[in-house]
Amino acid sequence: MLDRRFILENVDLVQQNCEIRGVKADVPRFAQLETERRTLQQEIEELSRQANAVSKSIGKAKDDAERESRKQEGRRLREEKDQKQADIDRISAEGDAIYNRIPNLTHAETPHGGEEASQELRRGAIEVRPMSFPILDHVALAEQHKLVDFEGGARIAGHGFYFLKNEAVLLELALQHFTIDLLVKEGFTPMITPDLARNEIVQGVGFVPRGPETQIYSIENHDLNLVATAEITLGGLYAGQVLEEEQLPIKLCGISHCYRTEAGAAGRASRGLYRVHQFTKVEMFAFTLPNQSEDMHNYLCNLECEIFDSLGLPYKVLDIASGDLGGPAYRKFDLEAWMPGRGSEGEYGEVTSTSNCTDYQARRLNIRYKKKGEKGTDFVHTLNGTAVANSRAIIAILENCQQADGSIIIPEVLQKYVGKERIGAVE
RNA sequence: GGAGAGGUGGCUGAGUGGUCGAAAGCGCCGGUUUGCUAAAUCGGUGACCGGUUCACGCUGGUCCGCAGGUUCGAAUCCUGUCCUCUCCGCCA
Repeated sequence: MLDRRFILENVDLVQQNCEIRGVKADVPRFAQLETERRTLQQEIEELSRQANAVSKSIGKAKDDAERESRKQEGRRLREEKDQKQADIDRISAEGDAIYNRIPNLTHAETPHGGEEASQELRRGAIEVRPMSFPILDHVALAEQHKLVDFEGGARIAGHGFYFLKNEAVLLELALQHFTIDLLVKEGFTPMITPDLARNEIVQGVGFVPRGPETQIYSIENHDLNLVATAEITLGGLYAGQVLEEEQLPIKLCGISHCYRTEAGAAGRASRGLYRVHQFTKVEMFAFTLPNQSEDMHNYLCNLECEIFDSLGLPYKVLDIASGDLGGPAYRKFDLEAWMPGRGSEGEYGEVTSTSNCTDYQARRLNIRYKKKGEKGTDFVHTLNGTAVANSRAIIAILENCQQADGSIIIPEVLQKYVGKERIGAVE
């Protein structure tokens, strides 16, 4: 969320920002309510002050009669205070409903508009390879090489679940291992995170844990939800804490399963492994000083590029348009990898995403840092980025690395982890 | 899962209804002293939300895990909840 005071002082700017993001929020109304709330709050504090003074005087009262009259006075003051508090609660409820919808500010270079306005920043090092043979999609390839059991997954847990088998398992482990090795070299602390998280944390990171628009599975009779990404657990790690300035930046990478209800998604675009209810992901997360976050964002994006370049997969990098950003993101880059089997003649499909959330998440999660030698604290900046989302990376690998003879050459950097060079080698 | 104990400032830890934002010690910051360091000694030392000020600052409120309740008044009493520790049970 944004700083309340900042909103009051920049009503027009915040309103405009809502508009470019396609968010309906009545900022002037919020400002009005917030101003009222502040006035009331001051009145309450004055009443509290008086009541406190009265209470203190009771201990020193010289006789019972005076004591009793002072008690009356105290009661009266606190009742009056409670009245005003009820007013505040009412005003706050309306104000907060608006406040919670107000998204983060937007980077100056972010293109304005909807999904189609997102701007291509660059391409990866590897060109799309022309294939002079009938191209199979990953579902066909997986079937041919017995890599995924979709029917089995559906029988166990329903559509959107699957068993990985054989080399797909090795490939998944290899992707994780390769990525973690790379990130550890870059100074990230590797973590394996909980797959469940409390409502409070889920909400703090910016996801909606329950209710009609949720994308999150929740556990009945528990204050717990299956995480949709390790962003939730890594971001929540320091909730409510004050970090030391010299600890920053903190770079974490976490392996977790990711569970998504994917309500309302269906069709060919979600065929096979593309849109599933569970997958495994290595996520990068960073806590930085405010003036470090932009550099960190570019760094995370470059790491994503490095990973996909290393895998030998063609991709493009998009600067995501304002209307397509989630609430917490100030700027977002997506990597879309070339998937030859997607659509009728191949399409790019999103494989990773990195966001700079500036202080928006930190304010919700109450993550601060203390400046050396200065009074007070300030909110950190948080950033997240996908290092590798296994299901989609596997699609890109299977489809891009297929050969005329139907075999699949395993990306060189993964071969030592998989223990072979090719899936379905012809003798 | 069952039984018990406990959660207080950066840390250790006192505090069982009022003058307690909270003793004391440690740590940290500053001064004095001292060849240097150390020691000694004196003073200062939490966060958050407001008001006021050009600013140093001054000032109100809130915070003793969290949320409620009782009371004129709660760190202290009551309820719920989360967490930690010990013992028992179960278990990869």
